[in-house]
Amino acid sequence: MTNLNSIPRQALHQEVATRLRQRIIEGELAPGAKLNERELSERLQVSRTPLREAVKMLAAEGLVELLPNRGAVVAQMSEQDVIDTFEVIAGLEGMSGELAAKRITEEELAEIRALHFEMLAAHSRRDLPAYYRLNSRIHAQINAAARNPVLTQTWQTVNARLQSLRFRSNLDEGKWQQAVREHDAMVELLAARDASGLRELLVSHLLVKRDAVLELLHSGRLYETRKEES
Amino acid sequence: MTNLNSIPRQALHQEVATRLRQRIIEGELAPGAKLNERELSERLQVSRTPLREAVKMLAAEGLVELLPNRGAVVAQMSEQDVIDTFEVIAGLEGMSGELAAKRITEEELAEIRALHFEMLAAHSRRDLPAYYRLNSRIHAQINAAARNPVLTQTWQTVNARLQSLRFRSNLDEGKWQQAVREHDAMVELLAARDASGLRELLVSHLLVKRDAVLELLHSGRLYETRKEES
DNA sequence: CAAAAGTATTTTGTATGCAAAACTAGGAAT
DNA sequence: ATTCCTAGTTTTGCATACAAAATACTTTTG
Repeated sequence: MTNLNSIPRQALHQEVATRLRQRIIEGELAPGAKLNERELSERLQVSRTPLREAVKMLAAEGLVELLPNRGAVVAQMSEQDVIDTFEVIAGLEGMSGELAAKRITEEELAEIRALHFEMLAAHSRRDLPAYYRLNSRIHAQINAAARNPVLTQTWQTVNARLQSLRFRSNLDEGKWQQAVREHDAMVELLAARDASGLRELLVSHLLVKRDAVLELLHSGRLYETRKEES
Repeated sequence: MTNLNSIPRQALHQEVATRLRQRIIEGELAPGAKLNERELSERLQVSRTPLREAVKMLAAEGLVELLPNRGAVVAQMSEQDVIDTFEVIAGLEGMSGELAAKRITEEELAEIRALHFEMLAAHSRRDLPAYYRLNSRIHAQINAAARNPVLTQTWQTVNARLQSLRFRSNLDEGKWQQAVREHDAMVELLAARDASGLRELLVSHLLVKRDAVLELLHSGRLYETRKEES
């Protein structure tokens, strides 16, 4: 008889990895922050062993950097890193769009349309957090419609590295309106099953987003962006 | 003065990860094979701790699968997984080609041309191992010419999952000649800096490769490809 | 006082120990 | 014989212990 009482919680190292990932993505653990093992293991109430295993996983995902004999720090992206990462994301989203246009069902399209309208509502209210949330969900749905779990996993991994930047980024009214117009076009291209059109739109859409983030990095000085030399 | 970090060997978990990755990629550790901690730690002369850390990294890379309370096994790909993975690789190589066509220098082009001729020599001699080696190097060089380390890293990670299949795959003369012709065209498109042309060629080139591997999977029955149910 | 040197403390990296879960195998009951 | 149970063994997962490296601190010396 299998136990029904306790929810078979997943392994501790997975749990810890999930929580750390969350905190990095949300920016609570800022880029460059040192991951002190003793401190974190006390905070999370686990021993150092599963904690270290989790950190190694995050390192493989590119979210933290391992410094030999000096522990781990939250990965810090140089401006060039941001440019490169957006370039890859743009390509991956382009792929998603191209495949989604070929494979999307009417139900999925209807759901994306619905999310799109909700997003328009958020824009109308100038509710940036809601807008971002819906925006993320739309992109995730397009990705899902591509029906390629490997693509989804790859996209999520690369995306995670940028999330903390995106969460903080701001939009001037002009950029915001452009983004909304591009989203309009996305829905139309999806409905028309225009694979290459959607691919191109998504690529340029992401490059616009990249420029917005870069602008923020330049002016806002969110945090240090220099990587230490090898 | 920074140390030339040559002799001070890298951390054990990195070392172990490298060696296990190697053995998985080369097929020495076959898909589905169980990674017994005691056995491996004895074989590699390390304790279980760094071994487990290495395994967690490989899991994050998608090379091994973690089974809760039952250890880790070398990742096994279903036929659908192979299809999906090749689809992603095709997109990533397409990206590489597109960017490489825009950014490649004459020196890099000359090197690729040289490798291409060496590959023609290997084809002429029907030396399949040498052909594959050179083929890999050409694709890696194109990727490098794209000048995007994030793209390179992503590509390598996804590629690693397929390497063991590719190493074993065979080519009938027709497919081989087609591949060689496509490689000819690649060099020409690179020389002409035809970004979108090269992208499209690389995508279709990879899809041909995919079909070759799938054929092998069907007929050859290399090893079991079914994933166990959850 | 500043720089250097030496010492103490912290932190990381690896090994080992221990408990719980998963296998194995040998019967007992049907 | 097949299924079920149970005791013994193995294996995994986590915690802890110990050694080496790095950092912080103090003292010494110019």
